[in-house]
Amino acid sequence: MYRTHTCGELRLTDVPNEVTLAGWVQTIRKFGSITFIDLRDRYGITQLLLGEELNKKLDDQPLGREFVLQASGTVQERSNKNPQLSTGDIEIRVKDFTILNRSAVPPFTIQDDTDGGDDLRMKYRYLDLRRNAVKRNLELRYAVNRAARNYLHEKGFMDLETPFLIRSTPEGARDFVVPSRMNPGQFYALPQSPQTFKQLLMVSGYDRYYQIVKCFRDEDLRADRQPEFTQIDCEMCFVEQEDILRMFEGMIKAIFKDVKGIDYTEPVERMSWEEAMWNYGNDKPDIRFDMKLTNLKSPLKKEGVQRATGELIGGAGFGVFDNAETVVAIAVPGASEYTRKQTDEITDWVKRPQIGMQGLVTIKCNADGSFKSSVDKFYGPEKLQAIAASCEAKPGDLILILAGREERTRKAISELRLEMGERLGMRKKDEFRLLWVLDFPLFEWAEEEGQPGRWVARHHPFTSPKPSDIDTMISNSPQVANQEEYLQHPYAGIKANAYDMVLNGNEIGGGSIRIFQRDLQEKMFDALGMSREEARHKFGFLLGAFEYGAPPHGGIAFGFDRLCAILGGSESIRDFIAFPKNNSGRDVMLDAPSTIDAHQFSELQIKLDLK
RNA sequence: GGUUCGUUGGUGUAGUGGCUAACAUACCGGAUUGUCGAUCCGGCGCAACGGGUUCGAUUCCCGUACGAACCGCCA
Repeated sequence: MYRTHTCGELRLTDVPNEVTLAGWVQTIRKFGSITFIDLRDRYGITQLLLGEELNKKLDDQPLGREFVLQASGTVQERSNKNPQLSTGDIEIRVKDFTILNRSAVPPFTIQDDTDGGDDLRMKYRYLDLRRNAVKRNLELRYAVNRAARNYLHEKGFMDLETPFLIRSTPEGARDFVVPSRMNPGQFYALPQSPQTFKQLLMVSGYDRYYQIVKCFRDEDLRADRQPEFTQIDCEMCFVEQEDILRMFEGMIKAIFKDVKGIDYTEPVERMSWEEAMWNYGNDKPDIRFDMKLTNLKSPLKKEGVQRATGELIGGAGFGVFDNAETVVAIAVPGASEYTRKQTDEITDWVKRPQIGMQGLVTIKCNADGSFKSSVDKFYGPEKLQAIAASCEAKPGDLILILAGREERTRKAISELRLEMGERLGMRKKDEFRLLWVLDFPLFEWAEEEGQPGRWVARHHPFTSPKPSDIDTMISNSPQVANQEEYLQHPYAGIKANAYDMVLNGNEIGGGSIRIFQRDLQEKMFDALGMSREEARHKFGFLLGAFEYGAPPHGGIAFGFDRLCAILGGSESIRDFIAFPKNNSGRDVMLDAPSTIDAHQFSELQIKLDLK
């Protein structure tokens, strides 16, 4: 027997038992003729005390950091206790030890505050994983996994596996492809998600399906994007949007409860996509803080709200506003005291290529009720007063205004809002605010260089329109007469029966009620410019299934890695994946991807033609 | 595909157009009977690659490679 206990479990009540521990040497502190060793395993650290009688053995068999050590002896109460360790009241008076394995000197220190940089830690990930910081993240990941499974199991969901070697569908993200040796010249694709399979399972009557499953997308990476990532993938039969929303906010709340001990009792807020864009410039707003946009001018329509015409700011001879498609403002609370240097710095921030604005207009709403703006030349005190009033700015606020093309400006002000929220400490790590964003447009207008514009599915081509929009979809041709006027086309107004769950400004899940009628599905393919033959070729199996009694169904998928990262208070999902890829999709530990042997190419009958 | 930043001992950083390139940590050796980020003393060890400017480049410029963040992309 290698051990009787772990390094994290012994307490005063175990005094004076004989125990054997096994683990890694964390540190060695030699103190005259006695030696202290911190022995570490997954469960904690226990201090070993080696007396004078073992000095000869230590001289013969010197220990080092990360050596694998087995030690047996007596549990004894410490004379100096260490309240920072769970085992800090006791130590093991070692009678004998065995070096189970030696270790080279690690390239960085295996400590909470390691001296290792990111590159090195990734290269030696197996050492990095020994550190508490990483271990805690993986423990949290497992806790989220368990909480989700428990909840879904309780609700009658069945975990069903779907294949990883599937057919490529060049819709959406790029596929990872895998050559087939037995079928020369043909390729499997790795699934971007089990979407079509879970729909087939619904047709087969497995009315509550889930899977915590790897998905693969061959797209460029980010701090929160990996080429292989994990989803909590779910689908249900005989449900409407409302059923799904309730079921899965229940799941997230259960996860909050189990993992973070948070009782999220209030209902999850809901917001239409239009509202989100209008008030936050963003389809995944962070609602931990307010600072809503004021639309001074915009082509955007919002139900029940007048389009912003620019009346308030027009006619002052200020070309930047007069010529802009969109002018939007935020009132930053309590920032009127910002110095010129600070506002210049914010101006530079919005001019960065990533934001790409030409400039920034500022209005300081001074505490005494006066105004000082960067456009005093054009706007007198009354006009500034009126603008401030429409922004609902209070004395002491700083109004920031951006102007330009609708899409870019709205995105920029949204980024600026988040940045100012961050600077003012309004995005607290330990505060969690959930939000459903609903009623997305079903279609988006995509224009690519040198190609005519076309409709693309915003979510995916199996998303159903809102019941009230089905007629509009069926009775209109997707044909857009004039490229400029696509916004006037009936399709532009069709809303999807789709929903995103947003946590603190991050999309953590998204789904939809699916199309289950064959004619509507075909109309959808029409709209996306996919011929009947093409649709049959790519999705024939699904269309076929829809002829044999497909039930109404819908589902959702959660980004598991991202959810874990947010719950763990991190921006980067890499810290929550045991073996992640770097920015360029490489595994620096394995040095993958790599070339393959000539005989492998030959078996696959593949020749490289590298450019 | 693009933008920005970075690359200096094993590791993390600092500084500098010129003299022995600094600090911390790790590592090695020594001292130490209550440490736990031990302490004290001593020691080892450094400029990614290629080109340019210059009397002289670790420093300035260009390129390559690698890394990070972001934009495009991610139905």
